Amino acid sequence: MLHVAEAARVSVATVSALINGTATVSPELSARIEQAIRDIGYKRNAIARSLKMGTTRTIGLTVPHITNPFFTAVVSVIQQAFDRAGYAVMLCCTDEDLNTQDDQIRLLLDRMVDGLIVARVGDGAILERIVADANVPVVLLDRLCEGVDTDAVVLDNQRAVFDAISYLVNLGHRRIGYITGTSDISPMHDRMTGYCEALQAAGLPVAEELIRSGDFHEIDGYNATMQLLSLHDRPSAIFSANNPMVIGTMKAIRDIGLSCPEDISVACFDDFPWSDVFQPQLTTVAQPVQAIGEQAANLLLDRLAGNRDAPPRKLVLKGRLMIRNSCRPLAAVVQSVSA
Amino acid sequence: MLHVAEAARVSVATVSALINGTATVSPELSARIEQAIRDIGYKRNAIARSLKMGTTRTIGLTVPHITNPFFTAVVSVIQQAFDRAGYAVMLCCTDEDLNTQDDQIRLLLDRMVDGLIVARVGDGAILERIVADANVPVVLLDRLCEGVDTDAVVLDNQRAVFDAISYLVNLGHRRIGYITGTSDISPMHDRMTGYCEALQAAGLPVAEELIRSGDFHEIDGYNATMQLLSLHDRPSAIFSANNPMVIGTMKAIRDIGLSCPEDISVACFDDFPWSDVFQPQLTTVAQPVQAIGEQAANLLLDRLAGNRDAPPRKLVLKGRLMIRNSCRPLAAVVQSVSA
DNA sequence: TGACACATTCGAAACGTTTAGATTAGCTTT
DNA sequence: AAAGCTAATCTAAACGTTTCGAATGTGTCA
Repeated sequence: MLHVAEAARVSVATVSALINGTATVSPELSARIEQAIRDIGYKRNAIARSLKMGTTRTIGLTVPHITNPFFTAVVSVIQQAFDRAGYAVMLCCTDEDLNTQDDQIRLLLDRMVDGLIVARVGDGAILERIVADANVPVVLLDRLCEGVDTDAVVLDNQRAVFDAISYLVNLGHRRIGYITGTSDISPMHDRMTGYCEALQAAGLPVAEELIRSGDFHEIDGYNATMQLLSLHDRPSAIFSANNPMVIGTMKAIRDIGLSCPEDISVACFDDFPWSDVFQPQLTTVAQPVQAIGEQAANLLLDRLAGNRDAPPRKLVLKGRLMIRNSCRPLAAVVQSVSA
Repeated sequence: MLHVAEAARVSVATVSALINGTATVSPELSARIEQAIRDIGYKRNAIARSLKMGTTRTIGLTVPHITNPFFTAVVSVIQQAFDRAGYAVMLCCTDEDLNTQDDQIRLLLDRMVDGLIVARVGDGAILERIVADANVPVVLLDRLCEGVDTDAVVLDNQRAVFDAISYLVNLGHRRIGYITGTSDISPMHDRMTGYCEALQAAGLPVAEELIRSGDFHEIDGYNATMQLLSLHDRPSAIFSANNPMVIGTMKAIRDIGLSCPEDISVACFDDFPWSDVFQPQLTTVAQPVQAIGEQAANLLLDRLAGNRDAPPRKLVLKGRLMIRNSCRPLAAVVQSVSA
C-alpha cells in the first residue's frame, strides 16, 4: 500500500479510504490510485488488516471424520455457505480423539478465527474451558455438550431411532441387534434411548446381549456384528447407530455366509448418496444434511454479524426414515409366535 | 505480551526470547515470566506473529467437490499430514467452476497462506497467472496444468484406463460405452486416450456414438447413460471416467429396466469405500489415495521447509484395477461373432 | 472581509509481535 | 586498574494495515 501511495503521490490513508470506501476520494486521485494499484499489482495484506481490525474473516470447523459421508456432506454445505459470505474455512478432523481436538481448537484459536463450528468429541470439560477462554462464538454441530451453553444444531436422534426400530418391530422383528458408538456423546445416548423406548413401547424386552458398542470405525461394526451373529439365538435384524460401522456390518454378514435381507435385516443411521442404486438398498435414517449445514452456518454468521448477546439457540431437526429393501417382513414368524 | 512483560517487570523482548527460546533468559526472570503468563492466561497472537514473520503456517487446499469420495479421501490424508506438521488447512471447494476457483485462490492468497495444493478446474491460463503472482509454492493435485510448471502428483490415467478397457475387451466386449467429463482437464484427456488406445490395440473401432460427455455430476452420468442405452446397437459395457457419474449410470440402468451385470457391464474410475459390500460390486480403477495425499503434502512441506529452488517434481502414481463382479464375460457372443 | 461549513487529504498512532543493535553488569586478562 | 569478553537484558524499529483528528482548500453567508 505504501508503494501504491508513493506511485499515486498520495498518502496511505487516502489509498485505504478509496479501497474501503470509508471516505470520499476525489475522482482525480481515485484514478491515480487505481492506476497505481493496477501497475503495481497490489493486493491488500489480509494479515495486517486482521491484526488491526481484530477479525480474520475465517472460521474454524472441526469434525470427527471427514470420510464419514454425513460429515462430508455437512462440511460441503458449510463451506459453501461461508464461501458465499466471504469467509474462509479452516477444516480440522479430530479422528474422534479428545487430545487431537484440543490441539486443533487451540490451533484455530491461535490463528484468531472469528468463530468455531464444532462436532465435538469425547468429554466436554476441556471443550467447555477452551470455549469459555476463547472470545469467539461457537456453534455445536450434531453433538451437544454438557456445560457448554451455546448455539447448536442437532437432530432429534431419539425420535429418529424410535421410528426406525418401531418400523422393524412392525415388520415382525422381535430380536433386534443394536450397534452403538462407545463414546458417551449425546447422539449415541439419545439414539440408544430411542431404541430402548421403541422396544418397551412394543412390550419387548431390552436384552443386554443384543447391544454391542464399537469405536465408530468400520472394523468395530464388523466385530460387533460378528458377535451378534454368533449368539445362540441370533437377532433377525440389526440396527447400526453409526454410518461407517454399517459397512462393517455388511461385510460381517457376507463373511459369515448370510445375506441381507433374506437372512437378516439391516437398517442404520445416516443415509448414503448411493443407497438406492446398489443391493441391498439400505433402509436408513436420513439426516437433513443441507438444512443442518445451512442452519449451523447461519447461526454463526448471525453472531458474526454482531448479534452476540442473544441467548443460545438450540435447533433440533427431524430425521427421516428412508424405507428401502434391506429389511424383510417376518409376518409368518410373528403369527406362529403369537398363535 | 505487553501485559505479561509488565507483570513480570521485564521487557517484551525478554518475554519473546523466552517463549521462542531465541536467547537465554536467566532462571529468575524465566520464572517470573512463566508465572505471569499463567496468571494472565496469555496466548500468543498468531496474526501479529504472521505479520512480522511473513509466514502463517497455514496452507490452502482447493478441490472440485469434497463429496466426491476420491477427493474426500485425499483431503482427509492431506489434512492429517499438515496437522502433524503443525499447519492449518484452509479448504475450498470450487464446484468445477473456474470463477469460483479464481475467487477462492485469491481469498487464500489474500490470507497469506504459505502454500497451495490445487486440484484445478477448467482452463489453466488464469491459474497460471495467479500462481506466478503468488509468491508461494504450489502443488498440483490430480490434474496437471499446461503452463504451470510446478510440483505435481497425478495418476497414470492413460495406463489405468487402458488396462480397464483391455480387461473389458478380454471379457469379450466389443462395443464399450465411455462417459467422460466435459472439461478439458488432463485426467479426462489422458483417460480418453487410454480408452482409444485400448480399443485400437484390440483392433476395434473407436465409435463416436459410444462416447458421451457430462459435467461430472450424477445427473450428467444419468443422461449420458440414457443416451447410450437408447442406441440402436447399444453397448454391452459402459466405462465411466468419473466417480459421481457412475452413480447416475447405475440409476439409469435401473430406471430403464436393465440390470448389471446381466444386461450390461459397468466399470468406472475411482474406487468406493463400500465397493465390495453391495451388489453389484463395481469393478473400478482404484487410485492410491493415501499415497497421493501424502506425496502432495510432502512435496509442499519440503518446499515450505526451505527447498524452494529445486526443479519442479512431477510424481506419477499407478492405479490399480479392482476386479469385482459388475462386468460379465461375453465369451458366447464373441465366438458367434467371430465364427 | 471575516467567519463558518464542508469536502478532501494527510500525519501519525495504533494493532501485537520479532529482532537487530545498544546497553549494562560481571568476569577475566594483562 | 584499565581493557576486553561474555551473558543478559533492553530499546526501538519494523511488519502493513486502519482510523482519529488535524490540516488544507473552497465556497457561502452575513
